[in-house]
Amino acid sequence: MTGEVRCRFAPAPSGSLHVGNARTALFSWLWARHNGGAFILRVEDTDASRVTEEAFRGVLDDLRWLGLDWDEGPEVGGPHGPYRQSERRSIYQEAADRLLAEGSAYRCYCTPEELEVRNREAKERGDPPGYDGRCRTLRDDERVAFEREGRPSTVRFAMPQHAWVVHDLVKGEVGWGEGQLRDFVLLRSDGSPVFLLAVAVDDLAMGVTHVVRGDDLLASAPRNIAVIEALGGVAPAYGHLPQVVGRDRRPLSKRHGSTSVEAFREQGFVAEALVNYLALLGWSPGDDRELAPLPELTASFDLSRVSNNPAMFDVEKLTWMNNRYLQTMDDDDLAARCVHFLTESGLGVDPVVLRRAMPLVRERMKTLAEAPDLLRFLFTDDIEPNERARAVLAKAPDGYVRGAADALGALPSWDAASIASALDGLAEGAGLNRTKGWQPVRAAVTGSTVSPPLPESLELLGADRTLARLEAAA
RNA sequence: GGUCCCAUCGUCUAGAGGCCGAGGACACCACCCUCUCAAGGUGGAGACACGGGUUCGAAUCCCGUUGGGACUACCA
Repeated sequence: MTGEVRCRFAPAPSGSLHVGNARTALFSWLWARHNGGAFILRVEDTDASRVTEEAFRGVLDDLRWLGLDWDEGPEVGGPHGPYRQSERRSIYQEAADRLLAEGSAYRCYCTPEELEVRNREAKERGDPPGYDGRCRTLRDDERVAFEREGRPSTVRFAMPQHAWVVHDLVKGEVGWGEGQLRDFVLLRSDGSPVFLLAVAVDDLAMGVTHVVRGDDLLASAPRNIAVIEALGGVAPAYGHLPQVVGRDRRPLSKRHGSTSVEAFREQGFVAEALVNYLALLGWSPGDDRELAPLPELTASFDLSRVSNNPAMFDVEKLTWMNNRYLQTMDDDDLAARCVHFLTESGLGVDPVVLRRAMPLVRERMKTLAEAPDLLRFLFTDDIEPNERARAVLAKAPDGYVRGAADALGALPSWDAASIASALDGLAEGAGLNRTKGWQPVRAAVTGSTVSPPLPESLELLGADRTLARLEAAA
């Protein structure tokens, strides 16, 4: 099959995406874009019970923030809509009816209790569990009897009982022996569609050519293919990604705490870094490149180079990468991104000062969330020296801070170079080196023993505010 | 239990029979730079899970073992 490549990402609307899902979205997007194809977003909300509008929005917001745009899907529309499965009920119903009529599916009258009992018995006998296919061969009179009884029924797919081979784009050939894939439910007894029906119908209807998803779904590939083929369609190609796992080597889940895209955003990670990091989780361009922005990733991405082993999410490396991206961002951009975190900390921001402060702090920030600590002294005059700063001040020679105020106050020009030499003169006069001589000033002015480079910081702060703080400390 | 997937430094990976006495990155350690903190530079330590084959030759191919994981739902 030639023609346009069409990839889809089909998340359940579970609120903010966890980074494993985000990586799936990214790889699917990269494959679509790499091939100049379309990226489709479809929301799998057939389990209506716990779907909220907020959870739905969370997914869209995350994708947008990451820079993964979609050509078809919620809010952008497209020729194969609607793109929320909850709005496609009639389509699934129709498909199920057709499969039923054509003998690819059948009504199953087994109750959950009966299934459970038979499953348990099979296990005890040492037989593999799973649906035993009982209703597949029901005689007409038995069927009629069940109907007359008013028994509820599900619609079950009659899985063709031959061996299956899936040519997976990342795993290679994966096979299942004859009879290993059991008949599965398509429509619940309340008439609602199950995932296995919905994906098959939608992937077919939406003209999906490549399905990129987690390898927890590998075993459902032959089932997806079978349904699509029963519907008279041609199944897409599948590429199953290894799992992203947490510190404990288990697939990422709520248990791992804050692993959502939103959580990382709130912790001051930038989308560029998260995307770059995620791209390298389970994939590499084959050379030693690590820092590669989205366009570069798109150009070199190749599903066949995706690794087969689960990848542990390493916040340390993400953090390093985040810092690298902060270092290369231009001042205006970086400043704009800091604003949220500064105001969040209750600091009133002067945009001009903020912008000018960027060169001083960019390589000192691993995340944007560190901006407030680094810049607090510029945006508030409420400086309360912390413990270490107080210790430094206490150890300073008598009158040292006063002397600093005098020396700086006498400066004809308030610029970093002049400030630096004044501070040097002061230190020298007291027989101190720079390290010892500058720290008391830093402590008095910033309230901390850690700050951006001192002369530049004081220049930015301005003479008046600097002197006032020195006076106060003296 | 059955079926399937997976197995290179602590972590992410390069490696598709000889170029590997295994390369890069994060983290770690040391040193350099240095006004604090970072950033940066240089160097160091650190891995082919195990056992059998195949081959002149295996991290790379095959089999087994062990260890992880997924699936085995009227979840997705």
